[in-house]
Amino acid sequence: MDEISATAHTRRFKKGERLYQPLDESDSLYIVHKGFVRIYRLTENGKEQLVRFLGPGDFTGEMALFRSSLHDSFAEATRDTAVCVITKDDLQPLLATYPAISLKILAEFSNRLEQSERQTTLVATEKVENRLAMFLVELLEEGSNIATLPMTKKDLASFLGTTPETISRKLGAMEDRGLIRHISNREIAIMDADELLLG
Amino acid sequence: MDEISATAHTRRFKKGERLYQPLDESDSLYIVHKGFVRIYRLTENGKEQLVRFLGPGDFTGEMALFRSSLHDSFAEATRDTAVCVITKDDLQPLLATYPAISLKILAEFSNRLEQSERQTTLVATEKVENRLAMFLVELLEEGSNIATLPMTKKDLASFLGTTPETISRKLGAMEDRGLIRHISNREIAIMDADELLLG
DNA sequence: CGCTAACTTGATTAAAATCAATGCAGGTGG
DNA sequence: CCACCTGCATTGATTTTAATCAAGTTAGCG
Repeated sequence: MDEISATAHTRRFKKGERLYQPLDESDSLYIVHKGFVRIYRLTENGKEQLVRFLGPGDFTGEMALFRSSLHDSFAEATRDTAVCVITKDDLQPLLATYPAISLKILAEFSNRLEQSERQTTLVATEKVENRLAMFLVELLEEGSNIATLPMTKKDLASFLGTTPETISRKLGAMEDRGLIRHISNREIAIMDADELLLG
Repeated sequence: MDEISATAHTRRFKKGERLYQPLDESDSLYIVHKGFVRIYRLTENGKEQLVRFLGPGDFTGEMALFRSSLHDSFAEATRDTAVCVITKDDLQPLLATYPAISLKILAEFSNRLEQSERQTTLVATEKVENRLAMFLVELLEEGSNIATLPMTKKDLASFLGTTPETISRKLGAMEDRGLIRHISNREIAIMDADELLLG
């Protein structure tokens, strides 16, 4: 594992800076160390869709490692962020030498894939209010009833496949029903998680 | 590679039979040899969502291999189908011995993940008519303008995150505009792919 | 040939997008 | 430190889109 640290190096990005963007060659794995990164695409008609949101420990760029290609999404730091970068050429030999690393990455892929398929299912079958409710409840930390949004509501809307207006209204409706309460822009108290999930 | 064949064995499923279902222990990789398999989930309110559709060469069950768990979806043969089955216990040693296999699987995962994220983006940002149009055009084989549906329209609706009624109507509208033509239940001639994709 | 599931068509309702305007907050530079 | 500016957020009115409900109709399979 020391060999990994040896071949990786740390890069820092200021808020708003991009790790990569479409058409950049994709040849490195990025592991977020500190800060947050949003991964998004533009659809043909110019709409932006948030695909993933990375916090410390999450990684991106892994597609690159197994089939040389170009990026088709943007990766943007949402605040000052530090990431570990490992290039494909440095990593491949390690994978061949230490199968355990491959297994680790496979497990992570497996998680991501499951996550992604779940997300598709949600967007395809649940109405906005339910998706939003689930998202909020998943944000809760053990023993707290305050959900802290990791991103702007605009991005949240994009992530959930809806619009900021609709998010605003749905949150309003939930608050009217006493299910949640706004603490601040990014903080929402969940008063009744069970009822929230039932719709 | 001979070792793989040695540890795998073939199982046959009749149309409608299940390879696995939720709560079954997930400990095998299934590679479709002949036939088709649909993978779907039930949402809380009993609605069914088609997650993937496998043809010859596709595989499922891989989640199982890296983190022991239970299935959370149904895998059902849509016609008489033959699959190769390899258990986790048989595969893991092979992975450790031959890193090339891991790399192969990683590459496949990578494809699937990309596919899945693209699917999420589509469902989240495009309206039904566009999703449907894209799906049809992707079905086209080189040099032909006939799209052959690999599944029922009911399943197609589920896959695209809509209802059979809406599929029916959208196809009707496309036909009225002269963009497509129904050949048979499962075959659709694409008269003007470009126009179709523009909406 | 008949049965069941898939498909289609129509009428209605519900959900959410869009358009439009304004309010608000956080960061910047004077 | 304050005022401004920009992008985010809210609110309302309207329109669009697709789901739902309700009957039929067709097609494939036993």
